[in-house]
Amino acid sequence: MAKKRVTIKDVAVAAGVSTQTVSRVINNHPDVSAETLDRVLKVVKEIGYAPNILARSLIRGRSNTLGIVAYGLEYYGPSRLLTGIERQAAELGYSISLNLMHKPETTDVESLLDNLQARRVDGIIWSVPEIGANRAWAREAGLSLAVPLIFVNGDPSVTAAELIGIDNLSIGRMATEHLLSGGARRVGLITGPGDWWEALQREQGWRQALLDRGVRIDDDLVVAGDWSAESGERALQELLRRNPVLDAVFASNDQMALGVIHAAHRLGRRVPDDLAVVGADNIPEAAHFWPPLTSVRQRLRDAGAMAVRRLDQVISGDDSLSGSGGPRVTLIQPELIVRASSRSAAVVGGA
Amino acid sequence: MAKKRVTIKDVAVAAGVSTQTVSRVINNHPDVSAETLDRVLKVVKEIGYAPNILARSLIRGRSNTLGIVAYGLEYYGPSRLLTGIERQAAELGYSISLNLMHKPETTDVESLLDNLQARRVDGIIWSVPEIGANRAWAREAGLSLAVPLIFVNGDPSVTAAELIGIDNLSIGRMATEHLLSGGARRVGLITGPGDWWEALQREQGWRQALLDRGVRIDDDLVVAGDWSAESGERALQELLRRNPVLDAVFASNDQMALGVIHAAHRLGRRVPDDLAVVGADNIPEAAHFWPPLTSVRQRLRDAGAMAVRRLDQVISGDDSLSGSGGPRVTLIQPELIVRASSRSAAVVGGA
DNA sequence: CTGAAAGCGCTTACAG
DNA sequence: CTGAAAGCGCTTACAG
Repeated sequence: MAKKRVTIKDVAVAAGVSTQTVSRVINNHPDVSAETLDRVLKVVKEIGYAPNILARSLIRGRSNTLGIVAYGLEYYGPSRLLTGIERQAAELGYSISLNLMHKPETTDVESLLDNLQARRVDGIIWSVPEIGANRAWAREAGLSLAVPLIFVNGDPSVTAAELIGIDNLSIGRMATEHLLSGGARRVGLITGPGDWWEALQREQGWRQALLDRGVRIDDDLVVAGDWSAESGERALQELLRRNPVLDAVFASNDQMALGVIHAAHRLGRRVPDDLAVVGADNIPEAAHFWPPLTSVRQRLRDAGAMAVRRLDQVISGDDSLSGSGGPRVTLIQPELIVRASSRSAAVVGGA
Repeated sequence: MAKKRVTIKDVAVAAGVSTQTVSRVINNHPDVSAETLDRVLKVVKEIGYAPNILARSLIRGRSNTLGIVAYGLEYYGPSRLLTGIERQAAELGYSISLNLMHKPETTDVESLLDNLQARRVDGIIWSVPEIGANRAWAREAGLSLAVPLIFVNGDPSVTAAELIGIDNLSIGRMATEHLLSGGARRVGLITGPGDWWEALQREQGWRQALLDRGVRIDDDLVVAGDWSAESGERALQELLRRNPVLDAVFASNDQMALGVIHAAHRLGRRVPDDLAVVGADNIPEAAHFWPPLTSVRQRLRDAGAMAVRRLDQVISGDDSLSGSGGPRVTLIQPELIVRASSRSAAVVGGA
């Protein structure tokens, strides 16, 4: 199987030209006579020559590869994000070097960054969720990378590099406002794990929505989950124990919302009549829960694609990552998708 | 930001040794004196040298990169698979070049394979689902790749390369046997799209289970879905129209099973008392559907990890892909997870 | 234990 | 329009 590799030299000899001319042909340089072109192309085809990209990259100082650092592909969000990244990257001629973190809280990322740079990626997209101080490395003494880097999601106020993300605060606010304007009086919150930036932002949105309406914020209304459906079940039980008159819940993701619905069934509470429920992420299954789940949609594929385009601009020198006034921040607005889990029975019916 | 790269030469000059000695140090070769080692290491640290992997790969003829071709990361199965692949690859010192297909039915994969080979990946894992003739390229005149390739899932009987997969026939059989032994008399089948190998195998399993029990196989019991929950809803309606006495359904994945449950609710059929339901894949949400869904679990992360280990063996020359008697095939057995959607009400309660 | 030389497979100026 | 020369940043034998 592993036959000896065909090189540019083999082509040159077979075609009776210099390697230089072969190089011109395979790189579509203009100054080649028609007959030479044909001859070289024919030989390339015949002996099955494919240029060694490694050698090319070495010389050009550019690998046309993007390093992607991610976490949690088994979740809906991260995989959508990655899909968007890959697709846009392929379109722009980049290949993707995928690096998954196993423990996203890790603050020690030096060897990973070294590795990425050793492989000479042209740019890095960091889409590991911001958890606790797991981006401290980027803030300490600034980023001293030889390679441009973009963060996807996370705290824009203290970021050391450009950031593209979803407006997570809006997610919490839109969900809560919707519940309040539907007549809910006591809206419980099930947050994600306390040190996740996205969880904190969604909670902040919940608070703002209550504040705007002049509703008193009661910490008894907040229970932390861990994003899983199971934690959603437990959280609802806890919320009901503390607040027997609870009439609505915003769960910070759809899995936890599913757990809430499940627990509500078991406890004999009707959704939405006794308890209105809203989730976040708008996973495809959400429309088919019983009842169908109201959720907030994030345009994650778009976010991924945008990150790649920006990185490409910087790599190509069309733009610099740090303009005046600190790193650039782009936030994408989410969108509320209303379904039966938050509508009174009279209105139920549509998708 | 993009400062001039530090090279091995810079280190050599600063440390007062030859580049050769520096090379020995960074590659952990034994024959270096303790003091030289220290001095070089110190310089490396000081000037922040990181070897250019591209140059190393060029010489060694090995990139330590695996090309992964996949499809459908937004689905549970493919993302689990990829997670398993990445993790095992990282452990073995490989980096991952991720290539996503947008249209999995595509039969023209030549440019993709050329590209992978041009980038000098050491091996390829092909985990695009087998659909129709989308692997014909591998069978025509055998595989003429300069790089070892392993398929994940697909038809093992005609494969042109080693294959590691889940026994999809067993999935269909286990699900159906379970329904029959629970007392079901008419077990409907909702298949995946007709040209997907996995869908065909699961259907085959359903047929075998019925045959084994001596139950007549009626084509009115089969409706095709497209893996989505929505198609599951439609399929159940169609099944009930054709078979008013239907008392069980095997849906070929959990999303479609979710649609079935949803439709059953709307039609006033109780699950499992009027209609027992089994899905496949065992997505995390399955345990929290209402009622919790019986499903068949596939060890996809394990399958991914196995594929990487095998590829590594071949790359390292520990083994060859084609032994005597054609390509090697490894099938992993699935596992039935019983929950309330297929148990009579009296037994409901557990997991 | 260490270094001078050659070369991996290409591309980039530089001549002509 | 084409080729001889140099070099990208390393590692691999080969001497000593």
